[in-house]
Order: sequence, then structure tokens, then C-alpha cells
Amino acid sequence: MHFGEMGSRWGINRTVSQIYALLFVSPDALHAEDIMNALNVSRGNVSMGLRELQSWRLVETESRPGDRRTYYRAPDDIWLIFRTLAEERQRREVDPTLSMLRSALLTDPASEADAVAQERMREMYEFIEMLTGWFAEVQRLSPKTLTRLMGMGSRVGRLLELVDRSPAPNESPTTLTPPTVKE
Amino acid sequence: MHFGEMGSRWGINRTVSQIYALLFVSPDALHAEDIMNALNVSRGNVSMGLRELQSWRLVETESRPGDRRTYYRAPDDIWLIFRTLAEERQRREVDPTLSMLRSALLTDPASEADAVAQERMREMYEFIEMLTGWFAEVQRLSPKTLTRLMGMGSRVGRLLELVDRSPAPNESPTTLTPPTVKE
DNA sequence: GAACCTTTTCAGAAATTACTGAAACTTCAG
DNA sequence: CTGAAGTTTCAGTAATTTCTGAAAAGGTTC
Repeated sequence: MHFGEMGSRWGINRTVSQIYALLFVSPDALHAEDIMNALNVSRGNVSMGLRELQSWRLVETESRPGDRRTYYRAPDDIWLIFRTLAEERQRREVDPTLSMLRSALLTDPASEADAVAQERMREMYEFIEMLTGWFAEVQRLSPKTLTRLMGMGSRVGRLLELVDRSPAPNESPTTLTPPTVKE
Repeated sequence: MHFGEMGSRWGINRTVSQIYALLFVSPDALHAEDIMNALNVSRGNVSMGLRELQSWRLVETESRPGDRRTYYRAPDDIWLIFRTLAEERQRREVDPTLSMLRSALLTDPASEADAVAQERMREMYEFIEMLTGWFAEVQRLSPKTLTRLMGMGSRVGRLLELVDRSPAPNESPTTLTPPTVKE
């Protein structure tokens, strides 16, 4: 129920969110009728919801010998789920927004106000590109490494700030060679 | 228009998104009637939209001497906007979800299936806590440092992976002392 | 190839969400 | 105070989204 509520705040259909939550906590794969009964929704609704979840690559199907029904299961690797969600949102929402901004930036500003608007859009464009670019790159690291990086929290960044404040000569701020890790 | 569309995919009312986009690209602060005219929506709708945006701390008001009308402006510091959004979503959606999960984890599992469900929820709980905790910490760094960190992309992480593969003796994997930055 | 079981589709109904416009309210200068 | 200018509220309406259930389609088995 809570996930249905939260889903709808994130633009995801209530039933779709609930189906996902149900599959996520289920020890075994479920078939359509299990879901119908558990959530009290119609057959058609379950079918559409499952299709939506498959289009997001969030559920997998499974078939069992001697049973005609299709069973559905939600992968349980949380890093993978996170990655999948990020990739799909990138493809469906971020990329179209970037290309819209790009084309808006190509037109000639008709007024001073337009020029300012373009400047703001350019900032936003660059911000989104930087953020999603970084994200895509970092996602390629192993979950283990990512977990460690997160465990270090802001320490990595504070280190950089330290370096910034006491500038050493002939130092490139954007390259980093293997440090000596002590202690 | 595009932002209205995208907003609704993220659970944000179309008009609210459009008002925000309009203010964001406007060189000057606008008053309610400007917005009504620009977007062709009713006075009441604009009023409600602005209130919503203020509750998200995404727009500020401004009053001008000799003019009774309230002027609205969207701050233009993108890092600040990003941070504000993250903080509000954390407060409104992540925190309630975490506390729901916490209470679900406190109940005694009534069956084997319940125990599995709890285990899944525990994993999700820990993942969200780690991610948002890291995020909150990193957000405290200056935009300049953050930009540099992002510029380094996955290099920081690859460094860690490298260290993992060729283990040096007596090394704690979770602490990091200032490295020698060369070149 | 026909009976059977399951899934998908989709038109219409239901529910939800968003919007309007007018009245009520607030603010402030005179 | 008063009245003009501006803003908010909210009941009613409109638009959109979601859901249902029955019919069609898809697959399997014998």
C-alpha cells in the first residue's frame, strides 16, 4: 500500500507500484491470478501492469514445465534494480529533455529576454549532462567498489578541497594518480 | 510545454512545472498576471501553483516599492536548485518510506514467506539509507569540489578497484589519508 | 485440429486529479 | 476607516488517468 502511494508521487501508476512491491517481497515467482487475489484488482489491470514493468526491465518471466501460466519475478539485486531504473529514466526522460534543450539553444534569440532564457537553459543543459555523464560512468564500477566509495562519504571530496586550499605547484586538478593509502 | 510534459511523468502537476520553467528562464521576476497571460491559465490555478512551488522552496517572492503585486522569481544557482529538490524529496518521500520499512522490520514474521519479505525489505532499507546518507554528506561539499569530483568520473573508483586487486598489507579499506597528488 | 487454459486487448465506466471563476479575504494608501 | 488592488479559497466542472470485464487472441495438449 505504501509503495502504491509513493509510486504515484513519482509518476508511477499505483497498481503498477503495488505489483512491483508484491513481487519484490515474494519468495517465489507469482502468476497473474496470485497478483489479482493479493491486490484485489482485475485480470486486465494486472496484465497491463506487468507489461509496463517488463518494459522497464524490472520483472522477469519464468515458465514451469507442466504449467501453462507465466510466472513473474522481480530480480533481487538492489544495485541492479537501481541501475536499471536509472538507465530507463535516462532513456525516457533525460535524453529527450537534453535534445529539446539542445535544439532550443540552436535558435537565434529574438530578444534580450530570449538571450537570457537561452543562457539559463544552457546552464541547465550543462548541469544535466555533467551529472548524468558522471553517473553513467560511475555506474560501471562494481557494486562493491561503489559501496566502499559511499562508505567514504564526503572524505574523498574533502581531500580535494584540502588540496585546493594549499596549492602545490605544477599540479593538474583533474588528474589523479594512485595515492599511497596508509594506516 | 516540454517541462509540463516531463513534470507530469515525475508526479508534478503540469501547470506547476510550466510555471516553474517560465520563472526559471525569465530574466526578471514576474507577477501572477504575467504568468496567467504567458501560460493561459486561470488566476486561481496560478495562485495554487505558486504556493506549491513555494512549499518546495523553488521560488522566492519579491515586493517592489509602489507596487502592491507580489513578484516571483526562481533562484538561478543550479546546484542550489538541485540540493533543494533533493532535500524536499528526502523529507517528503524517502524519510516516510524508511520509517515505514523500519516498522515493518520490527514485527515478528508470521511465516517463512514473511521472513523472506522482511529480508528483502531490510536490504532495501539499508540500500536507501546508504545512498541517501552518502548523498547528504556529499551535498555539503562546495559546488566547485563537486564539479571537480564529477569531472574525475569513475577515476576515483577505479583507483579503489586497483587497490583492492593488489592488496597491500595492513591496509584499512575504509579510511583514506591525503594522498600525494602528482603531475 | 479442437478443446482447453491463459493472456491480452480495449471500449466504456469509475476514480482521480486539475482547473476555473467568482466570492471572500487581505493589504495598504489616503 | 474606506475603497481599490491584489491574492487566496473552494465548489463545481472539466480533463485525464486508471480500472474493469468481456471478447478476442495465443498457445498447449491430446
